[in-house]
Amino acid sequence: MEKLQTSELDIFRNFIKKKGLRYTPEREIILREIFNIHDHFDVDELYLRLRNKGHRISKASIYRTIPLLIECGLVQEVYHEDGHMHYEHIYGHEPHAHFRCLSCRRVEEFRDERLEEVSREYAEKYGIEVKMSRFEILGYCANCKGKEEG
Amino acid sequence: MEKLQTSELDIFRNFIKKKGLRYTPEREIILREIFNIHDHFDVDELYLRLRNKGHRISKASIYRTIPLLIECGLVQEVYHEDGHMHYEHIYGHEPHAHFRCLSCRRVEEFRDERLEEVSREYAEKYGIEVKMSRFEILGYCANCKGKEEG
DNA sequence: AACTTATTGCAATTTTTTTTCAGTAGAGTA
DNA sequence: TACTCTACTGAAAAAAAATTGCAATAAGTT
Repeated sequence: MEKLQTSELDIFRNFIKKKGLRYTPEREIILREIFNIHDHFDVDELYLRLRNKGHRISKASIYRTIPLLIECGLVQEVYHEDGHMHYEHIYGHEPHAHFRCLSCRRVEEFRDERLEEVSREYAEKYGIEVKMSRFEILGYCANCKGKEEG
Repeated sequence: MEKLQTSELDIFRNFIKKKGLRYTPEREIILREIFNIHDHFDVDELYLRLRNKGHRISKASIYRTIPLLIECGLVQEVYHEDGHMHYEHIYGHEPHAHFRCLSCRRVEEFRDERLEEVSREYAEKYGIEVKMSRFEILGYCANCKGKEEG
């Protein structure tokens, strides 16, 4: 018996259907592109990437699609910086936390099971249904540490 | 020998001096008001509260002051919601995490030492200087859980 | 008191996100 | 396949959030 593979496209399509919405080419293209970006992204970057590939998808559509992708758990907000939100796709990735250097702005990911423990236990204790959790460390990386932040 | 008490005002004044900036009435009023708010706040709310107390401090000044308060560790960004940032004062408070209900928008604080452990260990391992860390759980509270998010 | 220069409020600007609207096109039904 | 209903789209306008320019003011030092 073969293992059925559920792709992010399937998940999104099912979600869209279940909500009585329409699975459009634009939405699929946006999703595909997001899963091509193996890094954090913002709306502008996504828009430009689509544009460079010849897609004429408006920013409005991007702004309208992202909340759907977040709702079905394929994408999450990572941090707010420079006045706008940064995202990442998460399907197929282990949960992870972020360290962000306030000086060079580098972002590192790391994993620690205790974080999931904390949220699992909190959820159990208070009867919460966890949609997602996020842990972020802000500071100065080894390189920038001495240099008085800049 | 008496224990010297350092207030948030002292901290801010020292920080301002050390940076060669000026300790102005506006900055002090903003700081005092922030420490009167025992909850999360956003720029607009702070502005309105000051206004209601007869202070004519501009939003520009608030926007210019908050980064200073963050830099000296008196204030932190808590979460970004409804298109803008929400803050809280932190001096004199134990570090804590947040749970945010995606339906009723209630925010609860909780404490878990493992979170500090995680960031302390990460910092040690990679030679990072931690400025702050933040843990947030998003989901549906016990009340909202059944009701299909709204 | 004089001086230097950071800070202020206001208004204008910039940036990000949301909304409006008219035309288009999914997707179900006849 | 044609028909119908209504969600979706891009473009532009609007709204909201945050930043900046500027002239007047005032902090803090000499």
